[in-house]
Amino acid sequence: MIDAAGRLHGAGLRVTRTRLELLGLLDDPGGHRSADELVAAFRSRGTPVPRATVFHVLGALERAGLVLVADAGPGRTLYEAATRRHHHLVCGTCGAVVDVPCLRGEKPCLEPELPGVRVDEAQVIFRGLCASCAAREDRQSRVTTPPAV
Amino acid sequence: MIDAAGRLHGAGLRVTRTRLELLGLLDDPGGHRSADELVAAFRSRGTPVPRATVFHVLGALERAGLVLVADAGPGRTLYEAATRRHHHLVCGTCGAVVDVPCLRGEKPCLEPELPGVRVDEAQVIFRGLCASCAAREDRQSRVTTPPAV
DNA sequence: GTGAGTGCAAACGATTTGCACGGTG
DNA sequence: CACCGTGCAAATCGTTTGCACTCAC
Repeated sequence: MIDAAGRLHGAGLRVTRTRLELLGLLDDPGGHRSADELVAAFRSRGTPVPRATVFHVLGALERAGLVLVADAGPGRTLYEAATRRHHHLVCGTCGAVVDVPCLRGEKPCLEPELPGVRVDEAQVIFRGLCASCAAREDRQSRVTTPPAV
Repeated sequence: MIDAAGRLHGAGLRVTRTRLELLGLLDDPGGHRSADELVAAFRSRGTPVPRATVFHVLGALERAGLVLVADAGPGRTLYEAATRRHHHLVCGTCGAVVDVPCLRGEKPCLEPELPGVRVDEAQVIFRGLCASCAAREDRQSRVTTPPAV
């Protein structure tokens, strides 16, 4: 992966501390962050950045195609580096958002059976249970109630 | 389809004018409506209903499983009758939201290649062009510029 | 008659906007 | 040194909440 400064430069954007750090945060494992998490991350690094600025920067980076906005439900807007094509699973128990690799390369479930429309992109939100919650629930259901219909 | 009053009754909810009309609106062709459209529709029918009440009612109907909430992006929360399982295509040109029948029955793209997780549901947002915008663009690109990369 | 449903007003959180200052190119 | 990017303050949007009134049951 090309480094953050290079990506900014390549997009014709000025290279600034705020943008570099933000891209760095989004490159980190986990990948997606909410605006809140980004604000918190900046603060805990000792370089606080006001909310509005985070949105300013995210907006600029999104317009430049360096950042993707993923909508995982109300109050769950996620921002992530535009590097990997994937989807999200939202855990109904713990609320965690897990990256889900895209099954069919770039275009999952593409080509809906609709004549005439053009599909450029598909964004999938899976609702269910993350691995740890699924395991916990599985364990419990075995000793308590049989699986419901 | 069972009528609105019956659905309310079946869900153990009281049958009121507001709920009947709201269900009626969501049953109409097109199916999905934004909160704004619902408020406008009530007003244009001569029976205005305050915003907050629309949300009250939508909340109750959603909890009862009579209404589904579909998130087609920021500022595009849609409400629809919980009758048909389908997805949505958001037209990038005119902003229209088109229902997309689910290709593989109830569960499109299910079973992501992640060990351990459990998937209950998948919601797909297609981004692209609706039929009329796609046709228009197709026509234009033929006489003006060749398709861009 | 009683509790669920409605309507109003006001709060709320996330995001956006406008403008003055400072730093990048 | 010109302009883009940042930071602050305040506005805005969609949605939620609390409470008094009313109507379905």
